[in-house]
Amino acid sequence: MVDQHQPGTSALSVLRPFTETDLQSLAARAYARIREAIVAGSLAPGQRISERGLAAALDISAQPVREALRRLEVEGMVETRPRSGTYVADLGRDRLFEIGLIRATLEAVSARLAAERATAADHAAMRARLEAIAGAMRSEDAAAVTLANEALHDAIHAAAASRDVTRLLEGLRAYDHLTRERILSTAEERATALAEHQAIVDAIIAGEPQAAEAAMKAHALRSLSVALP
Amino acid sequence: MVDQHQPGTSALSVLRPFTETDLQSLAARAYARIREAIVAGSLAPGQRISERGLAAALDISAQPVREALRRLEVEGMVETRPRSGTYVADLGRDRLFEIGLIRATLEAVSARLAAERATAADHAAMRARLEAIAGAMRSEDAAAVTLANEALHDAIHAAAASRDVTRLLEGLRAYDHLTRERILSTAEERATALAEHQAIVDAIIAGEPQAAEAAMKAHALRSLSVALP
DNA sequence: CCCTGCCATCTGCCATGGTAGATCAACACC
DNA sequence: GGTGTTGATCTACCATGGCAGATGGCAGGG
Repeated sequence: MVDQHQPGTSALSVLRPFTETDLQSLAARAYARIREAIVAGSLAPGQRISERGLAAALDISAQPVREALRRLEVEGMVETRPRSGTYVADLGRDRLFEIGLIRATLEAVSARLAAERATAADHAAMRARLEAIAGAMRSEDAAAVTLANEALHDAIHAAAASRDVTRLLEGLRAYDHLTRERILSTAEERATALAEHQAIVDAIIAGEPQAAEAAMKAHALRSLSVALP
Repeated sequence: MVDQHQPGTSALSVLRPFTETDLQSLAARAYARIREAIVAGSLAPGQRISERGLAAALDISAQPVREALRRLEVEGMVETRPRSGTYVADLGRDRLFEIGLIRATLEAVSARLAAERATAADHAAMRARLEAIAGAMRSEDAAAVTLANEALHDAIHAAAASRDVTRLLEGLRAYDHLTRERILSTAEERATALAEHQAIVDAIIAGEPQAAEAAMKAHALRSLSVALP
């Protein structure tokens, strides 16, 4: 059964769908804004931030701000001392390195599960992402390569089909932008990463969980050592 | 400079400090209560729960309940469909197995960091926990062995001194009680676990991160396969 | 100088009330 | 019989107001 309401095939496709942020809750949007500010450094580590102050700055009530801060607290980006104040957490090199370690092992689990569960469609998707990376490399566009790499990782997560692994990695994603900047900056590094990605995908498609896990872990750890020398 | 207000040395030590739950926020207590109910099965998977309903049952306002549900949501124990309802997440065998996989890798990271950072005091603490396990085993008390095992793991986490690893493991801790029941039920299993724990601690004290990580991972995975056959 | 109790101020925390969206049943219509 | 409509009801969501605890400065007594 083909979905008759597929966008792009109907005459109603002139109507753009609502953008993501339009129908998100205020709390979710506040979370995103505050997180961006922390990652960008606008809110410095150790700085004291208050619910009411953020609420006034965002021109909303204090309650959704409070929810956003609670979520940021669970993800380790802010700390709250009861009845006292909320402070943005430290994001020093050691902390980022630890998070990188965690991320590496979670990515490895993702690759392992993908090798166990990937369908033919998943295989095709991953191969397409690899092609996209190679194409982006030929165009010498470092940013495009980074985007393509993230797309490949997303495809692997989709193949792993594990809500929990995806959820935890999503919680660590905020920290990525702090480390992924200097990575893939050289052509040599990009070539190495492509080879590693190739090996990972090969292991997944071959259905070898152990190999996929090991390959992904080695890749993530090596990337980490490049990003945070 | 010695702190003159150290409890136990002053005449005021007759006053017991407040218990933990007395000064916890309503949201934190609501979180604990709801989580318990879910783990115990009182709130069945798929069941629809509402903020106001829970608030009425706990005899508090809806707002702290809402915060508790948000936290449970990021931990994957409930799911919220916007403007519609909140539902208890599924906790089937596959889900628990995946979480066990994640837990194993995080514990392995913890052991790795412990091997890199443990101080002499940490070594002493871990040795003491091992002794406690052996003592509990001689008394043939399975519950005591389980408690002692958890104490050892806590000591390893303390030696790892990683706020993020500890934080993530804490988020997974709610699921442990669903799997740790049938584990360690036989004497043979307890003996195997003790030997594995011994190997882990040895590697940590020897300062061998790779070995510690591998030993912990093998231990956690084998325990998982026993708990969820 | 050091310490202690006091007080103004700020902060997180919670209760209350109200609103828009989702859901579903009943119903009218073709 | 399927289709669209309506309306009642439930839900998550948010704004407002107020409160207890934490904080830091200050005055007064050692």
